[in-house]
Amino acid sequence: MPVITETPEPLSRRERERLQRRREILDAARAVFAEKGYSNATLDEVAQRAEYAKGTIYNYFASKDDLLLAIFDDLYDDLNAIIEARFSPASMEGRSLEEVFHGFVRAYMEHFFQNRELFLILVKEAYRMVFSDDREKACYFQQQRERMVSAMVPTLEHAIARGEMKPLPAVAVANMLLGNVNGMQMHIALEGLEEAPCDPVLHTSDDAAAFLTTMLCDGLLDRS
Amino acid sequence: MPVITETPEPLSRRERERLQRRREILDAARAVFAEKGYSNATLDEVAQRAEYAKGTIYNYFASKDDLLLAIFDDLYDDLNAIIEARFSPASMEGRSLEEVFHGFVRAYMEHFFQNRELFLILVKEAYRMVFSDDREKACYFQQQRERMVSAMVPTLEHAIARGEMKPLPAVAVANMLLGNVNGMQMHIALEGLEEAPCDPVLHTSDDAAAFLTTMLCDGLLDRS
DNA sequence: TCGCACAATGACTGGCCAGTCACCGTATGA
DNA sequence: TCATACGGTGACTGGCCAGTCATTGTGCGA
Repeated sequence: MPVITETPEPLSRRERERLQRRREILDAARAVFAEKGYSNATLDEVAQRAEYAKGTIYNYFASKDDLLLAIFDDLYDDLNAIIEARFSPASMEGRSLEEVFHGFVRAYMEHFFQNRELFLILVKEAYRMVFSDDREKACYFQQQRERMVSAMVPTLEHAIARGEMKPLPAVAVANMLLGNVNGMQMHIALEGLEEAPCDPVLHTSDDAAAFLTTMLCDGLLDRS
Repeated sequence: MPVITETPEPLSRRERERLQRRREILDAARAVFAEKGYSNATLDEVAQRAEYAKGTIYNYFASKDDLLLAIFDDLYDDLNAIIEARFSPASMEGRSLEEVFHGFVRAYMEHFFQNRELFLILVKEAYRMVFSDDREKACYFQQQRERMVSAMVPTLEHAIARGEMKPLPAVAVANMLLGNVNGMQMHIALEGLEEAPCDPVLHTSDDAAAFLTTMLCDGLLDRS
């Protein structure tokens, strides 16, 4: 159930070419941002890599931040695909909540390992924009998170109804789950700045998934 | 057990006055930063509020970022005091791990509610600096976190030894605990940007502590 | 009384780069 | 063949403010 469906009428050559050029700029920007970081990257360099001039970028994106948000759109689409694949009613059939969590964390972490630089830029710039004075940009991230949470909530509520999960507020649980995965990513990303005490639990998507799943499902206390 | 003990020799009048002036600037900076946000605040304004001129600030702090880090020093001292009060061997006597968690989360959230603006600046600027090219500033936050984690780990390991906690890696658990409290703060801080779906579980330090404690100690699954 | 060290001052500079816009080239279609 | 629109171009500008430094003031000890 994608939020916006492709318009069915075929696009004119003009429109196709326009989208193509937009995509070229987007790809160049992603590469440059990932390489230098967002704030260190200049639009001149993005333009150069895309083989256009700086002014051209402004025919396709309203501002540097806008360009960044367009990149984030793609990233968030991927993440939502992961969530929807794991939490849709269909894929819940015959799977325990534990299995769903495990699969989700694994896939999410996998994606993180494959797009590290971009994830780190996402985190850094998200915090910048969320606390900026620009209400609209701040809301963008709120809405993206809302979208993820909404995709998880029905499944969690269903698990509660079946008696599989404790009757906790599903929205809070979804947020916590996302928060824990993100927290883990940060933890991994930041290792190596110091002498790296390096707890080896977390260095593959499998390990991360196992740790989080155990912890979230059964808790820390030893009730045996 | 504070990390640095006060030097025992009494300070000369000069030194006392110097510290006093430094403190005045620090307080003015905290007020201005909290009010306008760090990046919107100018040193001219800080100086004005402290009733000095801009140049004077540079007699006490090497840069704007340095000034901010000095403010964070105080904040982190508070947080460490909270952690040490709850996780010290002495205060563990006769308390279950559950009680320790609960007390910790409650106190930590309390402090957050009383210093919201500063916490938000901390989060935003920490992410900025951690991902900046300045290795030294990045490490500052690593070390502060390391300090907090280190204060918690012995208690967690003790709980494992007593069979109260599952034998999970203590460092990862400590990080997770901190991550969850921070995640909750973010969640609270960001409500109200949109129409606010507003799950009411999290709006007092008591609720937050209860939710997190249940969840972390016993997990999500209903094994009854 | 002098001189030195310490401290305050605030006008000024330097560097940065996002965003602009007047101009040019090219394709389309009348 | 000309007219129009669409798109590309890149030199330029405007605004910003952290950080500097030459100058002035002050208090203390000799």
